[in-house]
Amino acid sequence: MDAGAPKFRRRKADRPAEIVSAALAVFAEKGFAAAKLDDIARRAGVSKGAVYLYFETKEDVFRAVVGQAIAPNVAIVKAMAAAHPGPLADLLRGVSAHVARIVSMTPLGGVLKMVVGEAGNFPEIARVWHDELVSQALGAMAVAIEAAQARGEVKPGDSRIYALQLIAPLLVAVLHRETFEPVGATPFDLQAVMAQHIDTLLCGLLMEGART
Amino acid sequence: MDAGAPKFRRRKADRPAEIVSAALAVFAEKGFAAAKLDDIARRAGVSKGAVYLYFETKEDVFRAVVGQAIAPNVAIVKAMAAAHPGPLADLLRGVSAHVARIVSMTPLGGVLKMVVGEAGNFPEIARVWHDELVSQALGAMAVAIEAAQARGEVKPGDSRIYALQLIAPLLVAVLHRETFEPVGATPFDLQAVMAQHIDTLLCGLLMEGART
Amino acid sequence: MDAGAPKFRRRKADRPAEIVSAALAVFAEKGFAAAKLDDIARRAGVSKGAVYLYFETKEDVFRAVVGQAIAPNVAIVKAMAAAHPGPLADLLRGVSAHVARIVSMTPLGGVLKMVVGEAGNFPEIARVWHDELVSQALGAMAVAIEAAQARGEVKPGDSRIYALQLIAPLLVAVLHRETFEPVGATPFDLQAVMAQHIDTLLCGLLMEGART
Amino acid sequence: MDAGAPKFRRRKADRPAEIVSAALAVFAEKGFAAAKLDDIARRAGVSKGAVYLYFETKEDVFRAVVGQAIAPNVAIVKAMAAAHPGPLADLLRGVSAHVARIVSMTPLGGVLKMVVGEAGNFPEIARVWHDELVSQALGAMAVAIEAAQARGEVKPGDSRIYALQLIAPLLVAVLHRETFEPVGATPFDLQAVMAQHIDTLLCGLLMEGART
DNA sequence: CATGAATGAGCCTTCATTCAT
DNA sequence: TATGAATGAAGGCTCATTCAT
Repeated sequence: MDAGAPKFRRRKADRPAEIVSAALAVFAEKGFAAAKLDDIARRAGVSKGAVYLYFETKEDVFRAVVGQAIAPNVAIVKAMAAAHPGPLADLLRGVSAHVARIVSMTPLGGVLKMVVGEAGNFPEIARVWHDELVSQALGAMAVAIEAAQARGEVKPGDSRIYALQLIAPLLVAVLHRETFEPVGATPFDLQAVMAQHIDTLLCGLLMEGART
Repeated sequence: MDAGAPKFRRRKADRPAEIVSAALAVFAEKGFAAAKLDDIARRAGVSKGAVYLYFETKEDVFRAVVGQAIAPNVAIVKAMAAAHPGPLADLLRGVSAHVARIVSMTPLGGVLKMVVGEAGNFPEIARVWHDELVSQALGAMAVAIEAAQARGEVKPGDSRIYALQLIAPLLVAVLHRETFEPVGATPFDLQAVMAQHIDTLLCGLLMEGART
Repeated sequence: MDAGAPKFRRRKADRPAEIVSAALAVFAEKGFAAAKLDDIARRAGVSKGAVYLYFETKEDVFRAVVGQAIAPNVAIVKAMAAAHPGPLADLLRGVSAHVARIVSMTPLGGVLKMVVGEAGNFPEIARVWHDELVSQALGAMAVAIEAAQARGEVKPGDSRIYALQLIAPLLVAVLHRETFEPVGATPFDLQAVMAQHIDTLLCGLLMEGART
Repeated sequence: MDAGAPKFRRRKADRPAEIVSAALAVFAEKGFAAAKLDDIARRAGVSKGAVYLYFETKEDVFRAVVGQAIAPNVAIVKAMAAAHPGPLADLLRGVSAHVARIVSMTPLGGVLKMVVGEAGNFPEIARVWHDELVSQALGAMAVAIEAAQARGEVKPGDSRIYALQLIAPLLVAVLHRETFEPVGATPFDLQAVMAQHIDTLLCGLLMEGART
């Protein structure tokens, strides 16, 4: 068996990933309740019954989709946390471009939309997403900011709010993309958004002479 | 029963508004598909059939909920647009506190969550929301910023992105509230967020001596 | 409302009973698993959805069917227990005819078939049926027999087995009716069976001179 | 793997019997509809697909199970029929113990339960079971009884009902075992039941002096 | 022969919508 | 107007059956 050409014949080991991938697309488009298992299955190229060989219920598929999207992001958070030392400006410039790129090329935006939309129906998913991602990321950024404040580098102020300010435009831009681009909204360039945003935050919005 | 007594019964003229209000709460909590008309009716204090005296379909109720939430916001946008003249700093400081207050005391956050979550299923709602609110607000702010740039008050840069930067923390904070506070997240004080954010944007994050 | 003519217009109060009655017929014919809710609903003259206005699940309907069949039988058992005094022969002659008549004119046979067939899948139903009917009936009969034995009226022997001997032909005859008459078996006359059975039990099968 | 060693593998010739045996257990426990082919296959130690190498459909397996249970019983009936001559008491005493022993040590009780429970869905099985077993057994006993009546040994009366009376306690006891023992019912000793029953039938229930 | 992944028809259950009162 | 019992289409899930290996 499996002589030498593992080419054609679908390999069952890939099925769950294929299904999760298809489910991500459908859930992101329709939300949990309006997504039909038929659609997910068809998009995954399998029959409806096949989904149940790998997942217990539709909710299970949903959880797998969200869960799968958490791991890579935790890596981002880790990277940010690890980059602590050095001037904050360098950290932000380096990290923001990286994060923007990842968000751009990843279905993460769709997952974010799902989590926001279904948080009320899946509290445990909201909790996991918060505890493992949102809270971690805000915390890591806040720590870095506090360190910079301690070094006299950054102005006084609530570090958690600073962290929120830092990440917010990226999140809004990606939600804007997911929500309004399909109905004709002018896209935002995530990289450009983050670049300009970091510059603005660091140096202020106003011209030198215009400071109040 | 209740023969003829002119008790303090609710006037029937309020019914549609009561239903929309109840529907807002249920839709915000569950999303469109998972919201049951029974729940909406019960919360509105009427029978299921009564809902159909005022609305054609469940989608109609949803549209009414979103539509109703647009009007007051358009007013905000108008206010911002009308405040054009004068230094940008004054405009932002004045408007941001106002907007933060409104968002704090209004179910608008829930509606935003709904719109994000159901955009895929109700493109025309996403379109209305975008065309009448998002686009208008971004446009008004961008115009104000461009004016300030023309006056040499604001640094060069993409005015639409500047507008995004301005509003993003508020939106993220409110989505954070809607999504993660029910599962234990530490709340953000919207007013504080906007106050600190405007300060940071105007003057920069860094201490005087720390500019790169 | 309900002015004076409660004639036409189906009264909702009767619905549950109508559904249980229809369900009894379908379950008795097909068993639990093979019975389709569509069939039950149609036979009850309602839509499939209407069943769910009165019962949570199909299992609930099943439980209601069995539960409803228990009550009247408990009455039989009570009657038997109350008839204790007097010669056993009188008791048996009186009760057996009564019981045979009830079993003849009641869907109890079908329910018995259901209970036997589904006991493995619904242990709690088997338990209720046993505890409230089988055990009670056997116990009541055994008590009466023991009393007769104490009076020197009945031969020594296991009173519970005597009780089983007494009732068994009726049960087998009714299961025979439910199981084999539809495929052409010659019916047993339940009354005749019980009459002859009691006579035989009391006086023996053999002719006077043939006793061994 | 498993190179060429002629281990003590089960011979394939036994497979069908093993499957039927496993199926008997599962069908007896769950009934036809609720029995899953997966369970049957697993209990038989083969794959689900293997079942289809030997049987066309699930119904086929069921038919095989019931069919297999008929043969040995027909033998019993034949034995009874062959034992005609001599005093009826001897016949009954001899046969009843034999039958009780067979029923005790055989899954026949489970099959009986299955036949009763599924008769409505498998009329042809009910018919076969009736024609080859029930009818034959009743007939053979009736013939023996009629012979005894002709010899002046047995009282007048419906011979078919006498036959029913003879066998009923055994059947009820075995159904009682299958149905209620799993939920805690006190067991009947089949041998004791038949012994006491035959004595009672032959000599009557009442003490010598108590005859009415 | 044997396997077990895959299929898809079928059924229970939900819920938006209707309508007799 | 208002009610809520009734409807029936839709969809999640199961499982007998098939078939490529």
